[in-house]
Amino acid sequence: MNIVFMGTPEFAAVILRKLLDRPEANVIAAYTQPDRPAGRGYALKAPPVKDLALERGLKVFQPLNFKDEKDREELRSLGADLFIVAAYGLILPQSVLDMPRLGAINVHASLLPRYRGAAPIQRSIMNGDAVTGITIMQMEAGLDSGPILLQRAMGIGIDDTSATLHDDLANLGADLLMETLEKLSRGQLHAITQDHSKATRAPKLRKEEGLMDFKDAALSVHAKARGLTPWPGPYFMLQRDNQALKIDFTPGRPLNLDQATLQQTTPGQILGLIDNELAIRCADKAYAVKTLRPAGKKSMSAVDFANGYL
RNA sequence: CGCGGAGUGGAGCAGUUUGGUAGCUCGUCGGGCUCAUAACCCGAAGGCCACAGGUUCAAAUCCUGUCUCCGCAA
Repeated sequence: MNIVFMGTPEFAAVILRKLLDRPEANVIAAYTQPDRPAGRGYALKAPPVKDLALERGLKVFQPLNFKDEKDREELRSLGADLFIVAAYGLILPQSVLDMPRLGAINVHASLLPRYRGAAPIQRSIMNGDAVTGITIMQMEAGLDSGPILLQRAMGIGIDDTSATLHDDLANLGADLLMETLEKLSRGQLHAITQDHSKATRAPKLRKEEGLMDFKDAALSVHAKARGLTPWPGPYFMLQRDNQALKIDFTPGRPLNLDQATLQQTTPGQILGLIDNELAIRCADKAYAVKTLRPAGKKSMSAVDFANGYL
């Protein structure tokens, strides 16, 4: 079976890596997003899938999109039986989906029809969900709306961040994809149409979404902060000499407060150090943070932060 | 030359606009209080203000150059 793999970030690279270990899956090329300027100096940076593909001697294609007939023809000429797509970052037009004999299948990091879109991992954590999972689906023109081939759930730990859950889901996705390919070759797959009435969206995160509102319950604050880690990262604004200073922080933990403290403080208020952690008042309890990073500075302990900024 | 922020005792910061004795919080050391303490009180040590030039009677502060660190993309 000749396969063309399409994906871009680390999530996709994990899946490609496992796919390359399967002798019967003959990956003939990798499609990924063009190199983009990144980091200090804005040097061009290759996406993880490209690095891996080149390392394994795969052909790599990086078209901007498939609007140009030349790019479509290039893909068609590869003669793939199947496309495997994971976090590619492009909407594939019907004309592309129609190319391979066996169609295109997608690895998506949520229990579809919930969390369709670019940021299912982050948003499921931010919403405080206890369960998420992987869906393997047959692709169609709509956004993550195709019929489901296989699905498997996974629990979200109370201290999971998007970073930790991302890795777990990528591995699960890779395993489930292998299972899919086996069943596909034996003709054991049954596609099930999604219940579109239950669909929810998980759009790409915007930087401003990292701004935290401590007026919510501490557990909600914790969920949101974890989902935002490592990117774009949770932050709050500190008023200082008539200026608002952006303070990034890493997720901490909910902290119970005694009745007296609760009555003397208001949600959103910075309470100061409690047990070497910076306590911020939420709706019901406090949120205790160990590590902070003022804009333009290195990250520092709550104690250091309190010494210089409070 | 893509854009911006920052380098001040061991740590985190103020002071730089309007040059002229380097300050705050914490830590460290000594002493005191206490049954005791990471709590409280008193005292002390510790800085050629990133580096190199320049302006000036005088530079952390103004000018020029260099180095290092941190964001900005996903």
